[in-house]
Amino acid sequence: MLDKVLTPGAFEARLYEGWERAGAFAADPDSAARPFTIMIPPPNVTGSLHMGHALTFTLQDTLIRWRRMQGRDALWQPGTDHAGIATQMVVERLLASRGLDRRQMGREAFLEQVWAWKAESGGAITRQLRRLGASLDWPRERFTMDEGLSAAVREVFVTLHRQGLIYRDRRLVNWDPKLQTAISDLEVESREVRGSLWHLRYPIEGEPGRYVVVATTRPETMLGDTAVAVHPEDGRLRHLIGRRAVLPLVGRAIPILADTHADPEKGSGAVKITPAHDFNDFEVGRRHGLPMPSVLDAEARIWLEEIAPEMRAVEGVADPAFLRALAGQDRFAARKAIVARLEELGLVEKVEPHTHQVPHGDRGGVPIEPRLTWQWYADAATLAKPAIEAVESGRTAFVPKQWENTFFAWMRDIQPWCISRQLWWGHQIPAWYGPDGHVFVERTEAEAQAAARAHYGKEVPLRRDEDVLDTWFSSALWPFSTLGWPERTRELARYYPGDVLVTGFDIIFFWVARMMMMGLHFMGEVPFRTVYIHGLVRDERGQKMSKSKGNVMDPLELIEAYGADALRFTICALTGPGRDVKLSRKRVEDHRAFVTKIWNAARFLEMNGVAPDPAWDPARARTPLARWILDAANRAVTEATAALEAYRFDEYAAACYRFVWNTFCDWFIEFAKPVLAGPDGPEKEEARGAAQHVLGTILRLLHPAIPFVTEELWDRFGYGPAFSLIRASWPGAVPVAEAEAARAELDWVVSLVSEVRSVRNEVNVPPSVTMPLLVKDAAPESLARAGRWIEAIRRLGRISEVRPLDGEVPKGVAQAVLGEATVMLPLEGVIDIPAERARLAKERGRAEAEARKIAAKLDNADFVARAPEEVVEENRERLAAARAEMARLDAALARIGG
RNA sequence: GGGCGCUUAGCUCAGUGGUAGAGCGCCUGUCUUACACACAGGAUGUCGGCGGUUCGAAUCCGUCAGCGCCCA
Repeated sequence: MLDKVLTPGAFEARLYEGWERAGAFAADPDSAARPFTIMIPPPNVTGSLHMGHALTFTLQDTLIRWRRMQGRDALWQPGTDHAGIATQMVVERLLASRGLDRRQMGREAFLEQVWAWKAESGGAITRQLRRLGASLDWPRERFTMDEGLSAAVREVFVTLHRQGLIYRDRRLVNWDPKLQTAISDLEVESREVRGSLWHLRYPIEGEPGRYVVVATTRPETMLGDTAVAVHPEDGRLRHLIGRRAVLPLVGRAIPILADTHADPEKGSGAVKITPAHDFNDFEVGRRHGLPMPSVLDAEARIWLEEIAPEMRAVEGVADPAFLRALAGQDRFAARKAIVARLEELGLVEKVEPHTHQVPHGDRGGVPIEPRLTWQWYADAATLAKPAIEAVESGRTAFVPKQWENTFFAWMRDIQPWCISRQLWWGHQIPAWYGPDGHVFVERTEAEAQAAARAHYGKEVPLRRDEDVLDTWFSSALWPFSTLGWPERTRELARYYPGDVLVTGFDIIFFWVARMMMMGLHFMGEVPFRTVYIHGLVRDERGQKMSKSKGNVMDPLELIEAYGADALRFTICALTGPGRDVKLSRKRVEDHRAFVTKIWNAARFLEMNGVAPDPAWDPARARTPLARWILDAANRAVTEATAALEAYRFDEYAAACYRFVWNTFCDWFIEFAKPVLAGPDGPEKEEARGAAQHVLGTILRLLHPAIPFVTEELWDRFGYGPAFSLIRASWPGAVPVAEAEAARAELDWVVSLVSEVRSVRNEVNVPPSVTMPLLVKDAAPESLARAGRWIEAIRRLGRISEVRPLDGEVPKGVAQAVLGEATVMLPLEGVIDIPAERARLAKERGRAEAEARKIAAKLDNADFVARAPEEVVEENRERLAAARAEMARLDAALARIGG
């Protein structure tokens, strides 16, 4: 017997282990079945399961379980990425707590520590994914730092380098002074910062007392200014072009030049140009061939080496001693000191409060510093072209389609991708430098040595590039590197390209775009056919969840409290197209009720001897009840399947919900109760047969969304061996004889019961009171139906008997119109006649309004002439029905003296 | 500033040319032996404003307003 109370915790772990042990999640490269592949967006190895993971992995698992049940050879490829910066930070913090520092211990020892950490703590998220029910093919789990994936990285790097698509360059990068590494444009986020706009006076050379005023939000970078720019058409300042300004504090003379970068509308119209510390200024510097001295070091402290030769004392303007005292100071301390000094010198014209966007590193959280360094770049613009074309031609399609615009916008304006990072944890760049700095890019050190020997004509010592690659570089290879590339494995041949990639829109640039580029370049084919983009998880007020806001929800805690199925079903039900998912505890609680409902319905059927019977043939069902529920199940199956095909998880959930709750539980089980409680016989057998058949359909239909409780019921009922639902076949429509007639019959009974209940409630008849139901003007078929369903009508309508009314209408009846008939509840002495009259009048008003609306439509000659014939006909029928109802309600009113 | 999206019942959202819907919440009643995480019934909408197209607009077009996100 099923327990009275559903306790998901009692079976979730057991079922998952059973599936996993049985190999139920495994893809089978030897299978004749068509593959269906989803590559997991590899979660960060340092991560633990958060609500965003719960969302994306629930959707992926729903898809993979559904396709697996459809008989596809499903591969859901698991794994994690090595998260260069994040992991290095975690381990460094850990070491710091033990008083250790990576620089002291050296690279090799540090990497040993990272691997040790990974072995111990790196698997947290994969364990948590199991709690969610994610049916990943675990034996195929990969890690981006695995030897095979690392070989793929080296292969790609070397190949792209030979093709000229990877190169070294010295340009401005986004430098994170806290983490002391370059980061890509995408790892920078703008944050609004309230700061100041300082208007500084730069003396004009040779004209004491005259200044050009420049406005800046970053006065500390002025030490590296190499020009002042004014707009060539700025009438106020044009006369200064060609003159020179004396750079305050430094004393160097810098040119005042014409460049359209200066905006006459902004500030004073003149801008200082600091090419080594600002992206726009860098471009100006390039255009005008300006020197580009850096004045900040890797930690963003004042650094004078590159400007030292040009520092000179200028009375009242510049003082090398002050600068030397500044050396080594942090950029923010230096800003204060510099502003204070300039104020002393009278070189600050004014200071305005100023709110502006400041780029911050998304990991380190500090303002990034544009810094002039040598880095490795990938020629993203060239790699992007085939990717753009693939989406344009539809070889890869985004769902919802509007995200293609986002993809195009970014890809068409893509910048060189800085792929080197000044970290230790990651794929070390396979580049070696000779004594003269000549670079050899090879797969191995031995090959580099050989190349160097060929180049120099002798053995020379080589120094390997210390930097590692951006984590996303290896992630970009994920769809094929996990399948064994560069080896030509059978997995690669079979599972590439994947079918669908599921991810959030925030990952389109980081990952989707880069997988497209690399996949097309190295495999000659897109990595996936469909990109399904879902929204973000937010709290009930629509706020992004974040630790600082304190509004995070822990999926594991929710699973603990409500079961994984409840959480998963909630997520499916709330995932509409292109919408964020607003989640709250209450929502999960609400959807848990549905899971419980299934449990309870199954429990009832079990109590009534319903058991699986594979021999039971729905095509041979004879009773209207069986035919009707089978037919309704067919429609639910069709709707649910169509919804999944369209990635409409909300519609899939709703179709299942409606069928299970509002049809199967509310009506079928209720109708079946008298039969099941009655004598044994063919009718009872068929009720049981239909019940077991449809319950089996329900379990299969819902398994992708709520795998645990469905599998538990499947196993407990014995629909198959233990743990077999996961591999059971997806339901299809079954043949049902005379479904139309069954539907008409049951719909009529449902209407009758509903009308009776409605009337009873409205005139406040307590449920404990039963009474006969009188039927007036009923067609013979209606009376026959009432006879056939008398038990259900008695039970559900609290009716003692159904009797045709022939003769006088008794006094004090409550009435309702049902098709051609009028049904009456004799309530003399109980009923409040004026209230009943009001009720009938209201019904009549409703029918009249309806009739008037339709009549107006039909009176419109244009409508009748231009609307499709079936629409016109439908409206005529509706009008007739509404008028007939009015007439019957009028008669009912007349009967009670209205 | 550029782009995208959203605005439908108290709340969260479906609905893309032909009868305005669901869940939750609310109100009334009920331990009707599967289920109170339940059952039965009920109330609730100028579909953001304005204009246009159309026989017909929540739906298509334009415009305005508000909100959100992305990019600069």
